[in-house]
Amino acid sequence: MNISEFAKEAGVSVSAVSRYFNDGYLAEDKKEKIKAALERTGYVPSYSARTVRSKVTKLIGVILPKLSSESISRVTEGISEVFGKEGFELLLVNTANDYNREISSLELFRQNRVDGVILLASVFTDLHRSLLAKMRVPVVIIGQQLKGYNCVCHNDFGAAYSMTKLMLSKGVKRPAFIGANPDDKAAGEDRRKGYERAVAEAGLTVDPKYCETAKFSMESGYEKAKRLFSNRLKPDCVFCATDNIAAGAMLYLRENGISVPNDVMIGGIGDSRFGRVLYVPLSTVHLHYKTAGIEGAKMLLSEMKSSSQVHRILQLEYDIVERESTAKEN
Amino acid sequence: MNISEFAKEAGVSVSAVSRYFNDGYLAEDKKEKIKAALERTGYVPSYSARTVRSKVTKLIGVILPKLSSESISRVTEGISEVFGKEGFELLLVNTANDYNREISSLELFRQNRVDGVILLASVFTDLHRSLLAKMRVPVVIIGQQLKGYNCVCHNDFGAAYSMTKLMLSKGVKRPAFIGANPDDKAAGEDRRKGYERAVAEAGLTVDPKYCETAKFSMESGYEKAKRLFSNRLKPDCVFCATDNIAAGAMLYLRENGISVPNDVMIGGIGDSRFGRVLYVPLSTVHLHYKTAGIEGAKMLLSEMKSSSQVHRILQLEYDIVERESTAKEN
DNA sequence: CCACGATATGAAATCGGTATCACATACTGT
DNA sequence: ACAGTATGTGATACCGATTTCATATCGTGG
Repeated sequence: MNISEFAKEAGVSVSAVSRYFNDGYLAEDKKEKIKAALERTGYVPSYSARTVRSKVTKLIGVILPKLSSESISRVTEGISEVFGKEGFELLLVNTANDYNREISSLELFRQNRVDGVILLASVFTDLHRSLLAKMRVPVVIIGQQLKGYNCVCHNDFGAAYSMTKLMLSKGVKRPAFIGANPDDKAAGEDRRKGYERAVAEAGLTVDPKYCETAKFSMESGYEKAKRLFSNRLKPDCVFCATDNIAAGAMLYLRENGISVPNDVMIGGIGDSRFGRVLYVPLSTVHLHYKTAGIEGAKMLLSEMKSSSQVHRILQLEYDIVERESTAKEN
Repeated sequence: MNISEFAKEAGVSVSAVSRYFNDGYLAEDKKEKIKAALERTGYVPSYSARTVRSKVTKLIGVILPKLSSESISRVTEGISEVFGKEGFELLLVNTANDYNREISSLELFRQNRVDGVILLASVFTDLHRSLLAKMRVPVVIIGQQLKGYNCVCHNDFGAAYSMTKLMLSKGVKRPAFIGANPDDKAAGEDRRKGYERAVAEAGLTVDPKYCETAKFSMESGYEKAKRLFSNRLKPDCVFCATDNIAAGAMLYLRENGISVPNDVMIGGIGDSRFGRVLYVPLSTVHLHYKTAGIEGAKMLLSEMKSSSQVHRILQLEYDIVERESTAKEN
């Protein structure tokens, strides 16, 4: 059933039906007639037909590198909260860390399918930049910084710096680092730089032998810890770029009878929920993931309304969460 | 730019352009012309316009009670994997455990916005049933069973029964239970029944004083454990309906110097990633969440193609994962 | 040489809505 | 009483694609 059949059934004009669902510039008796016919027939207007004319999709495209990650799903929850209230739905694309899918999703979102895009990218290539430039709807980037776009990001450098400094302040002599993909500016590069700065300020040298690069998983953290501890390096502190990596590292230490924090301190970033209940409760840095989602969504919303050309970068700060994994007294 | 402007620019007819993007019943030279013009202009066809005529949205509606939950995001990952390959995108609705939003999402998906629906419901009301009956596209339910619909679910009863039995086989005398919302047939009712059956079979009685009902969170598990252990009940085993609840319970025991598994055994369900790295590694039951997502997606896909009237229920089995939290010898 | 199916083509109808427009009516304040 | 505004109305053009249909061209077997 389409609008004109329904209008006939309800005994009103097509325009009246359209107005009923939109501005509501309509007499009471017609509203009643339509409401009654609605119950009788179960008619629902077609969304795509509306979109063709009105250009409004009430859809927000969200591009995620992964679904089953605590940090990402917390961001998404924030986004969903804001847009849910505003009557928008989320069109989610999971790129599974595949750049090609990230690109093809951007292509997809150019087909007038969404009113705005939120991108949680891991790495930016030139192809990203050129596609983003072609975008016809507002875009907000969360978790990374990109010039010329609205961004919400974390102080990754500061978080890593502070956590490392905390551990160094307890008399650590041979710090080690398990980082993430260095092409990832935020979680890879910035966190590494924060670590390096703190180490340098403590008068120690950053030895590449004490640095490993892991994937974003517990398993990978386990493997990299094994490498760090399988030779004569004997680190007395491991700073991990994420809590997942830290959990994996801790598992390795536990299995090998290395005591945390007495023999080795461990610190992470992310404040995952499981950190509190780990074998040794994990010292970590709380990043405001959900807030990032909320603020990013609000940014997008305001850009969709005003389409201003001003692009701003919102950097969220962090909170150190100290638990037992760094609790050794100096 | 629309299709006719673009057709003029490319020097071909409107039909030719449409055919280029669809059946491809087109001469080579025209394909070349169009390809060239495409690069020149950056034209992309409007998806909603296409949908009005062709009725195909290439969208799957997915209704979730929560986003930041490990089990749910694993299901979603499975769904996303299958539909990604088939060129579908996911329209995600997060109901945040609010029945009203579950209902309104179903309403939303009636507006010809999706080609199929996957529902991860927690509780079914009559309103659910009547709305589902009005649905004009195929629906698959994951995690629950509902007569007359395609479902993929877990053997919740069996999982709870086996885990409880495992603990009871080690000489437990005063078992306790922290369950989930009893209105939730799968995670609430069935898991409780599994627990009760195992207890009864062991010749013990199920005492309501030893049973608590928690929310799906660590914090709630902590609180309920506190209640169980703050009086003279002295349970020597706690079976928790989810790993999150178990983690919270374990935290309480740890803070109060109660040894796991020597004083109290703990078991959970879900095989969360953090279970391995908990204070005491958690014995749990692996449920095939991702597989559920994959199989549910395949079911929906085949129903979308054939629209058969046969509805089937696929129950996935489980694997016991025994770790230290139940490692006490008899 | 002609009939015939396969391939190819563009004009126009169509999908199901919304936006515009010209016009009707009711309520103000002066 | 009357101008001016706010409210209410239905016919119709329009959005941007797909699909239908009538027709054209080609190779090929009889």
